[in-house]
Amino acid sequence: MTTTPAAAPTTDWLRLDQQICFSLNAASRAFGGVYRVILKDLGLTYPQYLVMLVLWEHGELPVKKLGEHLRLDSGTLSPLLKRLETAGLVRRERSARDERSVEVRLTDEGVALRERALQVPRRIMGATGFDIDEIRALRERLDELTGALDSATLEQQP
Amino acid sequence: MTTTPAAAPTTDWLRLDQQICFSLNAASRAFGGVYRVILKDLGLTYPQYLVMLVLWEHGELPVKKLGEHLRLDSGTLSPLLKRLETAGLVRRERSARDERSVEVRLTDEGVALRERALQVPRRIMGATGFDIDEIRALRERLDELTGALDSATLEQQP
DNA sequence: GGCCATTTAGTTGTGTGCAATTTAATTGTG
DNA sequence: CACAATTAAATTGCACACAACTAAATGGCC
Repeated sequence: MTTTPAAAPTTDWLRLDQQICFSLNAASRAFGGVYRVILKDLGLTYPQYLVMLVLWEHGELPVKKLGEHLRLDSGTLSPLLKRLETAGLVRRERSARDERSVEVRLTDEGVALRERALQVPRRIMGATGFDIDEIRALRERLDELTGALDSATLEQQP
Repeated sequence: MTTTPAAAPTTDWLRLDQQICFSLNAASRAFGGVYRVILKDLGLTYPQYLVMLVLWEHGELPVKKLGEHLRLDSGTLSPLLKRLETAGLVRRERSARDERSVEVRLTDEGVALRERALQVPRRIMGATGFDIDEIRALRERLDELTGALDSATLEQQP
C-alpha cells in the first residue's frame, strides 16, 4: 500500500466539509450525552425533556402544535408521547371540538416534575463552561444557520 | 426573594435552557435534512457520508480508529459498515496481525464515489449562506463546546 | 346534502446512537 | 506455560428521526 491517499489534501473541500458537519454533529451528541447523565435522575430522555419543556411553558397543546415548537412530526411524537403517558407525566385526549386532534396535557405528576427540573439548566451551563452571553451568541448563530438551511431545503424540493 | 406562586417562574431558566438545546438540536437536524437531499444522488445517508469522508482521507483503517475519528462505537458502526459493504463501497477484513481487529477499506467503487462527492461541500456551503470564515468561526466555537461537554461528562461518571 | 381535497394522528419500515452484554483474541503476570 | 485482565467487534435492546402510508375527521364547493 502506498502511504499517500488518493488526492492532494491542501485545499481539500471534502476535508473542510468534514470539519463542519463533524463539529455540529459532535457538539449535538456531546450535548446529548451531558443531558443523558443529568436527566437520568428525572427518568427522562433528552427528547422527552424537550417535550416537557414545551408543556411546562404552555400547559396543554395539541400534538400538531407541539410538533411545530419542536419541529418534529407525529412519527416521532406519537410513540414518545405514549411513553410519557405510560410514565404518568401526560395524558392524551381527543379534542371534543375537532376529533382529529389530540390534546396533550400534563398530569399533576408532570407538573410536579418541573420543580426537580429547575436545577437542570444550571448544571448544563456549568458543563458547557460558557456564560450566558456566549451561549446566547452561539444560539443566535445556530438559529441563523437553521433558518438558512430550512429555506434551502424547501427550495431544493420542487 | 420570594418567587411568584404559580406559572411565572423565576428568570425562567427552563425557558432559556429550552432555547439553547433547541437551537443546537434544530441546527443539527436541519443540517441533516440538507445533507439528506444532497446525498440522495450518491446513495448515502449522512452518517455514511461521514464514514466515507474519513475513509477517503485515510484510505483504510480499523473500525476502532474509525470510531475515534467519528466518536462512534461499534454498536453504531458495525451495522452501518455492513450496509456500506452491501452497497459495494467498502470491504471489511480481519486483520492478519491482530485478529480482534477489522480493517475497513474502500473498494474501487468507493474510491470512485469520491469524485461525485466533490460537489457536495459547495452545495452545502450554498445552503448555509455562510462564508468560509463564518463557518470556521462557528466550527471553532462548537469544538470548544464539545470539548467542555466531554470533560464534564467524564468528570461526572466516577 | 353529497363529494372531494385537506388536515391530523397514528403506523410501518429503515437507519442511526448508545448502553449493556457477548465472543474471540491478545496481553500481562506469576 | 497458565490464566486472569484487557481489548476489539459484534449483538441485543431501547429510543429517537424521518419518509411513506393509512385512517378518520373536517371544510369547501357545487
